[in-house]
Amino acid sequence: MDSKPYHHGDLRKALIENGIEFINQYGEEKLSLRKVAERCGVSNAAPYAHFKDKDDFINAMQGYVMDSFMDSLALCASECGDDTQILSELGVCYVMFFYHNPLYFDFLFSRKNIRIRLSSDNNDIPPFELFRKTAEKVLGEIGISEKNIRYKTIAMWSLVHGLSALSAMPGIDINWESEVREIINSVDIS
Amino acid sequence: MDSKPYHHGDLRKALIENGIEFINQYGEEKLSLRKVAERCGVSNAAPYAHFKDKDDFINAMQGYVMDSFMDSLALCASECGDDTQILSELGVCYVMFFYHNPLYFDFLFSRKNIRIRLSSDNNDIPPFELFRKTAEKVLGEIGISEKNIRYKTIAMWSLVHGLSALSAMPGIDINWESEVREIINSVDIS
DNA sequence: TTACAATCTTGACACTGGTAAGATTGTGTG
DNA sequence: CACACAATCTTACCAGTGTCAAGATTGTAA
Repeated sequence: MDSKPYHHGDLRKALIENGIEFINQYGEEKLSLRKVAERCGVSNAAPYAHFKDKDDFINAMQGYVMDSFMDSLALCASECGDDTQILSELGVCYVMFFYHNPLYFDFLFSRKNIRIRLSSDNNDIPPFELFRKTAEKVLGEIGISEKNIRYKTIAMWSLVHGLSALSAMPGIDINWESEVREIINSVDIS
Repeated sequence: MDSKPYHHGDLRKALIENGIEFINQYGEEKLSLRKVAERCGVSNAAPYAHFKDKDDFINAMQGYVMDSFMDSLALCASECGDDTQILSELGVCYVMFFYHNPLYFDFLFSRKNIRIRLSSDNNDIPPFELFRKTAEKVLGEIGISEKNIRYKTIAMWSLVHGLSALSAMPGIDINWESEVREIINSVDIS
């Protein structure tokens, strides 16, 4: 009989993936290091060999989810050759990601977690960066003034971000699958 | 010497106000019933005479903050006689409330707290209701189709809500005092 | 082979939400 | 006024949590 080995193998990865799975089931506020450790068949203090503290662990999970979000946006951008539609398509992708993963919105953007992320290396939030650069490029091509580009860019991002917040809330009466694109397009961005 | 009386006087109110003050200083995740109780000069279990559990307490605080937010919006609406401007003025008021109280945004709209609120009596979130009704009225007057009113209303709310989320985040490079109105107006809503 | 670093366990500490039992006080009823 | 009762508050306790220290186990490089 092969009893459990003393060393796990890849505990760090297992902790992160189990933690994210847990958050998706019960939400971040129910998560504890001890429960995640138990899920991985490991003791209380084992995670502290891989993470400085709970914030460090959450930061790692957030990076994992953020990468997944960025992959989703990047795939959308690469699949949409038409520059005139890329902004609204990116917006739809942005919103639908959180419609399909409602618990991720708070997890990625709550003030508490954002503070953790910004304290690492770069000083910006990745999806904002991508969205802003794309918007500035597209709007620049149709000859809008620099100041208006700035305002419209922020407005466009606020729109999809706010819509994502809505989509992650219970009790909002919108048919997300069919109406998101029309809502985004109802705003005249150019 | 008047030693502390056994009964506090109005402990419920004191707990709510101290709790909100605490959240404004340190954020919701640092709040504990024990610390708030100590702030009020009262023992561990005293709050349980006024609130069923911690969720009930947070729900009460949230109602208090939500009322303050609604008062702010209502005042704005009453001071703005011009119907053509009321939407953008409401939007500016919406955003600036959270710019001036950054920790309130997560507190009012995080999925966890929203669930608490919806579980009480009515099934809608008050500021959304006010904003939507105003938007529908104003947009209806300028002869927009019913379907487009719906889309533009949702879009307009998403815009200011997303902008509020931005304003509550650190590291966003916007001059909120002077640029919010222009950002909102840069979107052609009519 | 052996020394060292990484990993993991056990055991402890302080803090948290929550409950039970009892002490203190306001309030209405006779 | 006296008495009973309900509301309020305290003390003591429990389980669960984040975190650390000490030591056990294992991979790895010299």
